[in-house]
Amino acid sequence: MPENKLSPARARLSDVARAAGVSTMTVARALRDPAKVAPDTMQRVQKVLRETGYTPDLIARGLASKRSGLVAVIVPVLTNSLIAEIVQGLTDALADDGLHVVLGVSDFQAREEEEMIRTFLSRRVDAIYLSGAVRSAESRRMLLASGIPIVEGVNLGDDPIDMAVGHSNLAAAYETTRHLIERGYDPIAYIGARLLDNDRARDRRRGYEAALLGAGRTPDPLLCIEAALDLTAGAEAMRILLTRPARVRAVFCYSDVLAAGVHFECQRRGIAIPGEMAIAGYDDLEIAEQIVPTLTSLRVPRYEIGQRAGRMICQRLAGEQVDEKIVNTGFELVVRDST
Amino acid sequence: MPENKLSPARARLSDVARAAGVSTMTVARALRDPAKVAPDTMQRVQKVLRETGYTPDLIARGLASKRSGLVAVIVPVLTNSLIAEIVQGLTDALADDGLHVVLGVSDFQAREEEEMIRTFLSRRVDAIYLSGAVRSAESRRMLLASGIPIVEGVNLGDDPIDMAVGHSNLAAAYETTRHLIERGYDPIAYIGARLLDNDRARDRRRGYEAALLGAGRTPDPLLCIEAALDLTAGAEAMRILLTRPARVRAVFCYSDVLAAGVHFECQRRGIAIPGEMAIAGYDDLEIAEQIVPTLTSLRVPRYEIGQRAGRMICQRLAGEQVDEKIVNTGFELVVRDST
DNA sequence: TTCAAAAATGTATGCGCTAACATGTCCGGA
DNA sequence: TCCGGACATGTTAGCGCATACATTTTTGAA
Repeated sequence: MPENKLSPARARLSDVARAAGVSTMTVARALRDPAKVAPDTMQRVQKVLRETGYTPDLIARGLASKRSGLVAVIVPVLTNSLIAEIVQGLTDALADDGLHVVLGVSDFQAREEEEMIRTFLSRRVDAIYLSGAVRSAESRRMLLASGIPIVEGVNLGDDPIDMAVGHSNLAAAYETTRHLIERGYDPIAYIGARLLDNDRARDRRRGYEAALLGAGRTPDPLLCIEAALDLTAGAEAMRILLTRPARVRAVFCYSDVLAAGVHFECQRRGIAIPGEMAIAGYDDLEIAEQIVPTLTSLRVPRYEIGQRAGRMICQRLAGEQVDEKIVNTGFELVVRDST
Repeated sequence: MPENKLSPARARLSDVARAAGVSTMTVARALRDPAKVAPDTMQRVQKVLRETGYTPDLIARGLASKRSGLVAVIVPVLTNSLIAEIVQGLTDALADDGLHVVLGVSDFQAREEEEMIRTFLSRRVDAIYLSGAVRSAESRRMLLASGIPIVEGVNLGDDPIDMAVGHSNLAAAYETTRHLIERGYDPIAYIGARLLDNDRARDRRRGYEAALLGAGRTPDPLLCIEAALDLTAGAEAMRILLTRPARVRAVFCYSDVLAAGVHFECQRRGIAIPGEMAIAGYDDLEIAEQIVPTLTSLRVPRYEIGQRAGRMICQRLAGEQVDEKIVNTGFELVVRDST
């Protein structure tokens, strides 16, 4: 690219040092540890720094210091406000310590994730945050061998590779289903995510089934639908449920997005909510509070999860011991009009 | 961190070279340009490569080659499926060329954006994608001086710093408003984003006003509301509009999220859509098609925008000339039941 | 057989920075 | 007056790789 030839040469540490009449180390110190350099020297260096418009070369710094300042964040998808908000929390928390996020979107594929872990380790990231999918054995091995801080979100109960932050999907699904049972709905259907590569999907379904069994009911496999995680899939799942011999009275959905899909399908068919069909969601997205009637949902502190994970990473990188390696962020069932 | 001591020393190029009985250059070539190394040498090197589990150090490579392999992506927020999908398209397209995305979330703050640009340039990113906010003069200067490929999304009409991809927000807003006029709705209100730091907000409002003026109507400032970009804000804006002396018959919203907020507020108040209130949105999110009644919206090829931007970056980095520096991805008004 | 050209490989150097240590300077107490 | 030590700064030696060229080996045509 010819543009590069035209752009002015970037000032290096040594250029600044020469102009200020000091050694490179003094400039480096002025930059990173101002306390260790004499006030008048500091002034001189600062002046040259400003004049030359010096910007430190983080690549060179990384090579020399063995710290890239990069944290890998690997998520299954980005088009999910729950995940997006977690990533935002992470980005913000890490930015406080000058760490940058390199993003990987695995599309729920364990193989993709594995490949990303490999290249990110190649990039010498200082830490990794992973969410979502079940990891391949090779992924676990690489992560373990890397020796860097690893934070996993969001399901509790599995044994984490290093650190983890999240809540118990099992307990949350149990509580939500309990609520539907207590309201007297019967039968209660479940619309979940595909179990494949998704431990949360598995645990939520388990929670749902455990609650039914606890109430002396038998889970009906015909009333459990696996679906993609969008509105259309929710509507489609509802249509399927309506063909079942048993007349479904309530649906517990893996996410509010699915629940909204169900909701709209009911509206289209003139099915009254909750009169003829009760609906409960998960995630407590904004839509749960705004949709008419409002949607019962399970609230998790989304942004905080990301923020917390970010802080754990920062602590470990600062050499501090992290006392809580597994952070339970909890959840809260928010009962609204749809149940 | 004691963990680091325990983790096995990573193999370096020179380690592999010694074990294979060749020079480091031969190994480096075997890695990046297999055609230039003899078949039998290749075999030997490959074997050692596998045995040692060598992973190239991308930091060192970056320092030596002056190519970080990183592309900065700066967006105002992530919790917006339009943006999230663009980022996903970008990530995917860049991954094809082995480029990674470093993420910056500017929260619509020009100052934040400026700071991010500075640190990302420090990180020697190979290219930058920016979307959203109006840039500060200093930001423009830095980007221009950097000499690296810059792609801006999503509003056309402003002069881009380098390359741009998107559509004309002005034309799109004009067309949507025209549609409402043709259906005979009067008066037509507008709920937009805050103009501050947002050229798209400005252009959509202009398009709305231009359409009204074109039809011989006078835009009423009382019927233009600026709002945040969530459901709650949409509902709130609707409430404000209902207090106006003029009885609003239609609302054009900056985004489908706002439109959905308006929609729900109407539902709560028993206002018939479109009988008493027509609603048009923007972005054509999935909800537009699923909500009851369905929502008229403006479709933009979200994922393709990101993908296209990614490819432009790849081309430029490959040294190719990009013929279309400004790509118009177009838009399509999708008329549905809400109007 | 001979030699130029092509192919395969090696050598030297340094990217821009930092870690670890070495040096120099100035102070007050014995 | 001398010296130990706190403070300020400089020196040396890479980090792991790639660039540019030098060198060696192989190839094919005269």
